[in-house]
Amino acid sequence: MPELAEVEYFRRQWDAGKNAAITEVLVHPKPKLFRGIDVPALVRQLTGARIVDSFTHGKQMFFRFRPAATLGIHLGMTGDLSIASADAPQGRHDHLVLRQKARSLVFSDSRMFGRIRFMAGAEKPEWETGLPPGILTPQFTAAFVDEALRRRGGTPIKAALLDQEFFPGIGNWMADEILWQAGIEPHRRCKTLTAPERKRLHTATRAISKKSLEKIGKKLHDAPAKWLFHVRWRKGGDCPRCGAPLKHATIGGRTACWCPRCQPAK
DNA sequence: CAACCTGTTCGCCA
DNA sequence: ATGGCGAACAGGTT
Repeated sequence: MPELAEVEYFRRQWDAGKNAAITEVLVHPKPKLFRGIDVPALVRQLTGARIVDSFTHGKQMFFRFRPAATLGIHLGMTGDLSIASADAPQGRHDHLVLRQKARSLVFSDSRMFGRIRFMAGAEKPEWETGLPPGILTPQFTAAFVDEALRRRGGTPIKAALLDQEFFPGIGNWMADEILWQAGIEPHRRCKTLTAPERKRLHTATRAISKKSLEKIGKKLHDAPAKWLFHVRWRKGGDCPRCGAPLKHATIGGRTACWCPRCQPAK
């Protein structure tokens, strides 16, 4: 489920436990999501610590602690953050549980495609400093998008939009939404996009990210009316703009949905 | 029962 | 070396 705005939504779930001491740390017996991490050290460091800040970048979440440490959580395909009671038993898919006096902060992920990162100390980890420009920052310019499309020249635009090095936070439904709103057919190779199309792509990417954060960032699955979002899941839907039957195909290994009339093939 | 899935990474091949 | 593609990962849902 989680793309840009949904990741932001889940990050906020843990705000309830901000500044409260962590009394106990539970981790999943399988270390898959902790790959490359010294798990006992993480448990030691976070026991007694407090979350003092948190933020997201694309699909990546960051939590800062005092004593100084940074926890990174990626939700993968099926992860979520939630609040449970202070004595809630650890669920089968709960990979990290931070106990507090009044509640538990839970990271659950049934399909185990998520990832946990951790670094003790005040220094920023390289998995934070090495990130590309966020879509809603001034550095995410039309020129940046042009360069991304040049680099991914022969790739279908739908697949390129899923590249987190260039479009951090964009996932499958957002990519379909962007192309639909920009009127670009998803198979189009990046290098064949015209200057006006590239401009529309940049504009739509920013607008949809902003709107998503305003709406979905507060309440899950509450995308604006009239968006493709509401009809793209199942086959047989019609274009919310023109009413034409939507098309579906696999592009770059993922399901794509588009309107053949609003997004004509060249 | 088989197919499908809102993500990422790896290995293969051109 | 580089770009692009398909498979793999694992469990739940349709």
